[in-house]
Amino acid sequence: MSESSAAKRPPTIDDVLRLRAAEPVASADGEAAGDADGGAAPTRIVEIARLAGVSPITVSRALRQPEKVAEAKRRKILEIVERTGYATNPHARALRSGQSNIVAAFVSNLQSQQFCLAVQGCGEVLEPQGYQLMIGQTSYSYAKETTMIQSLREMRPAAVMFTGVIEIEENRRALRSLGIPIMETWAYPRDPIDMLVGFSNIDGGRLAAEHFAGRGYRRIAYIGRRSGRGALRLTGFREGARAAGLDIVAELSVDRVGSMVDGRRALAELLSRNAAVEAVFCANDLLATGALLEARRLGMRLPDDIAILGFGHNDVAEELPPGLTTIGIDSRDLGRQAGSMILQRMRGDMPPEPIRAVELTLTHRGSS
Amino acid sequence: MSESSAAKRPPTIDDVLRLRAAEPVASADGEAAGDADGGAAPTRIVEIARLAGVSPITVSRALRQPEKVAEAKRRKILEIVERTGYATNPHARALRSGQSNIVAAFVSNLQSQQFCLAVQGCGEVLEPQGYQLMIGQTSYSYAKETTMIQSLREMRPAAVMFTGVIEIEENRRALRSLGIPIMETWAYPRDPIDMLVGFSNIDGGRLAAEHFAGRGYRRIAYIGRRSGRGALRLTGFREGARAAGLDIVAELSVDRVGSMVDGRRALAELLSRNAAVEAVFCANDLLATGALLEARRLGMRLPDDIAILGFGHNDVAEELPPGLTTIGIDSRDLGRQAGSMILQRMRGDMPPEPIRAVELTLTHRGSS
DNA sequence: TTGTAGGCGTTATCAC
DNA sequence: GTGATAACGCCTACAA
Repeated sequence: MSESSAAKRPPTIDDVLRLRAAEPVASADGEAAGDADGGAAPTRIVEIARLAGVSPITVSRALRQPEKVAEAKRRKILEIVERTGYATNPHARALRSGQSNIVAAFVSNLQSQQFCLAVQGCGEVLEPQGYQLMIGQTSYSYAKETTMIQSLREMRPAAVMFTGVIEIEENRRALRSLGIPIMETWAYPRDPIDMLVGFSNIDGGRLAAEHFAGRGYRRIAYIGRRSGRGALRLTGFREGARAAGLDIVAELSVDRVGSMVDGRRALAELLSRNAAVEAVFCANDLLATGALLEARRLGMRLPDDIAILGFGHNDVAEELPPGLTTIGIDSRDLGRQAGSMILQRMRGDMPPEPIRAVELTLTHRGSS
Repeated sequence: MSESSAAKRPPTIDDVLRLRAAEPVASADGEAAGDADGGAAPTRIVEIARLAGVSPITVSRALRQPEKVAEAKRRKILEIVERTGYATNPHARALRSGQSNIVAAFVSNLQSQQFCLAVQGCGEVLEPQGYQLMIGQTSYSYAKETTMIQSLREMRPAAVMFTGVIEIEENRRALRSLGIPIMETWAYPRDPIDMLVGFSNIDGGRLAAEHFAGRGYRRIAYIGRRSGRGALRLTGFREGARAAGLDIVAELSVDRVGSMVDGRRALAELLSRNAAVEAVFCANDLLATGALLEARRLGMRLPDDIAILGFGHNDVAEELPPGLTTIGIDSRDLGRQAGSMILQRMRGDMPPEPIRAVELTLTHRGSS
């Protein structure tokens, strides 16, 4: 039910005046920076060279390899660059040197808090070094993934990072043939294309089962996808359950895991099939949150009537009473690690280990 | 073996390691690596020209201005391009033509669902036309914003889009001096730098007050910031209240609006100051969600004991019982509109109107 | 430590 | 409709 109201009129003079009163334009200082000398910023390195009385190549070196230029000259050149606001043309640079300063980052889903955090962490490491992140979305679609990987050939980035791993052999080959550092994350396969910072989804599932065992639940269940990461978490969950002698009374496969509604429905269906379930492991926090809300709507008390455990460290999970217990990683840290490995690789250093694991932790709250 | 002909330099240690890391998978497959036609994709337009028996410029035209090339030749050229997987070098192209295919998009906060949706919408329009979105985050910080805007001088994108408006005069000047299309969004100031797709936050506030009036609430309150967009929403809220004869019994200013906890605390404080409040307008959905949870934690029934109204169309708001009433826009559509206006501008057309308004709607749910 | 020469791949310009 | 020529701005290679 959406009653839309009258807000579509063009702005009136009144709006304008009110706005001016309500939101005065902020200004930094009285000082104007940038084009301090009043002219447009120089666009070519020769202009700087002329001003400094040196050759263009010396300016280039002062900017890229300052240690190779004599102290005095370097200082003078950098001062002029600073004062005039000169900025290197990245296209000319990339064309001549074959080195782009763009790093492509692909997330499966831009709406995912954790993926965005990882990308942010990666950017935090790369941007201060002069690299720019170009972000794309694969939408969990193999077709889209393939398209984007093909567009990489055109884009010619310095490196590529994914929040996820590339499974299709053709795409793996295409990426490898780019001859640039490739970073995969968020899982722990034995054979990354190039580099990997990940965690074991199987371990995550096992951790879930162990947690249930430790809290004394016996009749446990799983809600999630049976493909991709969900399948791995389920595998680990089964292993952990078997090892601890727990009984998985239901494995509910859902097609969509993109909203809480999916979790609501799934829990309702699970309970209709098997009312005696004591604890449910949901393959992601969105599902878990939906399940939690559904349980409360049904008047169940958590964790006594039913325990719910999620996966992903989503921060909404913290807020919903009684708080969702969830397994996950520090995504921003994962991104930072990925960024620094990419950086090392781009600089030609050898990263100590092309595969790195990040730690899975369980955050215990009221839902279990 | 090494068909990375892109790099004409001798292989570095790095290359060797990369190849070594890559090998196991390729050999596991048993199949020879390489492209479908057995060779590496051509990297220069002359190679295509040679294959087609034409000059490079004709290939260039076939790709950029197909209508200027004779039917038969064009077909042949495009077929070869397709078959070989040739991809234009964007750096050479940008260098010579002065036209980049990169559009920079800055969001105030990558964690914001709505901002991400807008950027996605924008990308949906631009990407099919061969443009690439480069996403940056300003983190609601003027300093960061200034830094990023300066880096634009270096990046030389074809256009820039912001989820927000630029207030600092110095930054406005810097952007204007780039001489490229600039898109601001999410507000409705009197003088955008270049183009704008936005909505009136003042109208949003007014709509909130009108909604409360229509539902019969008399003693109403506001929770939010007193700066930026919050200030505008408050202004409208006051106007609407005055016009409807409602009594704003409290205006609670909060510093941080980044998490539900802020909303929880704010509502608790509000109630401790004035227990007779009937309805609260929260300046964003995160605050509103926190307030809603706090009200329920205190055992209050919504909307009878207290009504809560948010702003932003955040989809978590839909799920929490009894459902949060919220005012907002269609962010993806805003992004699409912004994208198509940017596109027109980049193509040299003048968009019919440089300022466009999107409609605010109120989605009515159980919380009011 | 600094400079000279030349080319990266494309497209603007002009000529045919 | 097509092609020859040159230039976009920078940096690699080599020379001094």
